[in-house]
Amino acid sequence: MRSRVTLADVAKRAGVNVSTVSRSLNQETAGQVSKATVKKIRKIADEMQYSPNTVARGLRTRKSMTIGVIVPDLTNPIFPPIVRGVDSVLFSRGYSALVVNTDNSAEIENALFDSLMERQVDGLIIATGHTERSMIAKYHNQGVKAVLVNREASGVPFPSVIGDDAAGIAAALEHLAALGHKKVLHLAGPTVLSTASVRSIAFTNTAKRLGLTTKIIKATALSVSAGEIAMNKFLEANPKSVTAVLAGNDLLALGVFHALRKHGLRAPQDISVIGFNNMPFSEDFSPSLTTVSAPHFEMGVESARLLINQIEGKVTSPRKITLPVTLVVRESSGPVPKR
Amino acid sequence: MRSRVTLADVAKRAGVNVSTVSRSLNQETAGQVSKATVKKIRKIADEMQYSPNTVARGLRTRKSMTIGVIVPDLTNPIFPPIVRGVDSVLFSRGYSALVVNTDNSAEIENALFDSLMERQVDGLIIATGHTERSMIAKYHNQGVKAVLVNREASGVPFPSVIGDDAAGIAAALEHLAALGHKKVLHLAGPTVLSTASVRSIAFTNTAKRLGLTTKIIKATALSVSAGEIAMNKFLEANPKSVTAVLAGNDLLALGVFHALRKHGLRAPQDISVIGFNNMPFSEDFSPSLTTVSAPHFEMGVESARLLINQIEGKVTSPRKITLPVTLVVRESSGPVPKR
DNA sequence: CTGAAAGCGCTAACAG
DNA sequence: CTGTTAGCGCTTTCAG
Repeated sequence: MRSRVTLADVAKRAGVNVSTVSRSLNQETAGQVSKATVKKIRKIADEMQYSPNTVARGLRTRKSMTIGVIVPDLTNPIFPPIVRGVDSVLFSRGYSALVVNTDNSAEIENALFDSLMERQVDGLIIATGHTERSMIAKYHNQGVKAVLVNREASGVPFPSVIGDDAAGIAAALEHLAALGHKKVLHLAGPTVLSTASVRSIAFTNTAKRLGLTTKIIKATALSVSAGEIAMNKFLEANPKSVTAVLAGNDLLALGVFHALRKHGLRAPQDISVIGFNNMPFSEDFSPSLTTVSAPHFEMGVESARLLINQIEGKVTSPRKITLPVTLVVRESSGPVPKR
Repeated sequence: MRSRVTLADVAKRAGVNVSTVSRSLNQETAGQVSKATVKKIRKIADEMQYSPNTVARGLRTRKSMTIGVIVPDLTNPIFPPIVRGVDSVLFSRGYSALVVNTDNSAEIENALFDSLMERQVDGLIIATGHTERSMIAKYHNQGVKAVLVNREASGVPFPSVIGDDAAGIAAALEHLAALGHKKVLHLAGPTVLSTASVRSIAFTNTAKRLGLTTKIIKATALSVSAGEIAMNKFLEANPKSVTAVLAGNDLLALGVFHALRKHGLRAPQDISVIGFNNMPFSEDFSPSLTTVSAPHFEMGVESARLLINQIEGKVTSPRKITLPVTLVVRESSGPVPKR
């Protein structure tokens, strides 16, 4: 803890009361002080290298200027862009972010929530799809301001920012249909994750509309290894029963690649593969991955804006922001194989 | 800001003084209170859902229990593991991390440093190689506790945690030499970055020891695009003058892949490529990348330990921790092409 | 326009 | 073992 020089030090040197220094240094209250003294005090404060103590100010104003950002796992590559988007607006408004990882554990999430509250965060940005109703209720009961990002939030008392998953899934399936695919597998994430269930439902609806024959399998997590395990099992049980697979996200799609390789199959020659998120480096995979690009940075930006508006009592913001997604066609999807 | 129920509330309800409540609730001071009252007070505090206000405590104790973590860019995939390593030990010791991104700008780093100081962080973990001497001096002059991670720190007044870059480079070059390569290119990062210059020096030394003919070119940043640009330029000027390239990190190696593709060359058939870091998904690139694996999570762990020891005045920790690295051989490196 | 005083919630002497 | 007192550094009435 630094804070070598305090308001009192500056006040003494300037021969005025601390309150005058406080008023002079704060933008909003500087008008209450004569221009001359403001100028003089600012000069002295500069010379003394005064820098305010945010902690002390927060105690008094009941605003920590700190936001809690709850993510499942920062090493999942979709979260760094979200966090940076959040950060970019927070920083410009004078806030800082306390980023915590839940590893999809409700227990950990609870502990982290308590820790963030003890630190008096002014609000929460919640990027954990796993969050259960009960936890959301807990947040709300404590009067916390929060915004949900990258998770569906119907019937929940917080605004949310999401990508248009349904449109993304539709675009992916239409792309496959246009390539001649009739039998498509959906490798879904665990349904406790809201994005997984939204995408799964969209898959079923769109496939029906397009007249596709479908199979759905579930991975136990949104990870490469879970995707690989699920796809291996599928390939052993149902070889060659589909010509394309739409994965719930890019990590699962990568797991599919691994499973295909293990079974001597190639994408797209044997099976087309499509992911979701357009995570960093998905263009460098082997083959490069066709996927649905979601605007993660912008999602972070919008969620932070929503939260700050809420905190600072600005005009009522929208309850839900849906950002457009786009299909990025690369090597992993191709025409249905001729047999 | 929550903090619905305060120490005073609990004290009133328990019919004791706030200080007794404070002592009872704090592990270290609970011994000063009779077991009976401790038990009673804890029960009441529980019932009232008391939760301490870290901000108020920090003001009094001059410890914010908050650490600033300064990284260049969280979307560079080596940093999330470091941050999670840091976080894992911080959290278990009751600290939280304020993570900030400098985007390699000294100006931004300065502003962020001030912001962190105003927030009264108890210490800093600095992962920005770019940090200039002057900034380090500034940190030190302000009496800040800090640890440097993933950057060389000779002649600097802070402990540091690094990977054994020299050994990694040596292992990579020995691997290439064993495959028959005689002419090797080093695609270095900008020398203002300490890791880049360390690796560059190690490259020169080891190559000399192994009797290799070398060329060195520099990328303007440790990024895919900078690597691609530099490698394109090299290939246009000196086609087929080397049979292998050792990149300063995996992102540069990826840039090399792009440049090779553009010039109709393949790795490893035409040129072998080796990266550094073993960043996530480097095994899924096309081809999978031979690279030096650095223990980023552990580096985060060790740096956090060092910092906390420093803060809590524990036994004098080592000034420098060097963690071992290992060469991971994958598809991108192979025998020297026969012509 | 400026000063005095109070107090945010907590811990740490100092007494008893 | 417990209560009293005094602030940490800051903002905000309330006077004047």
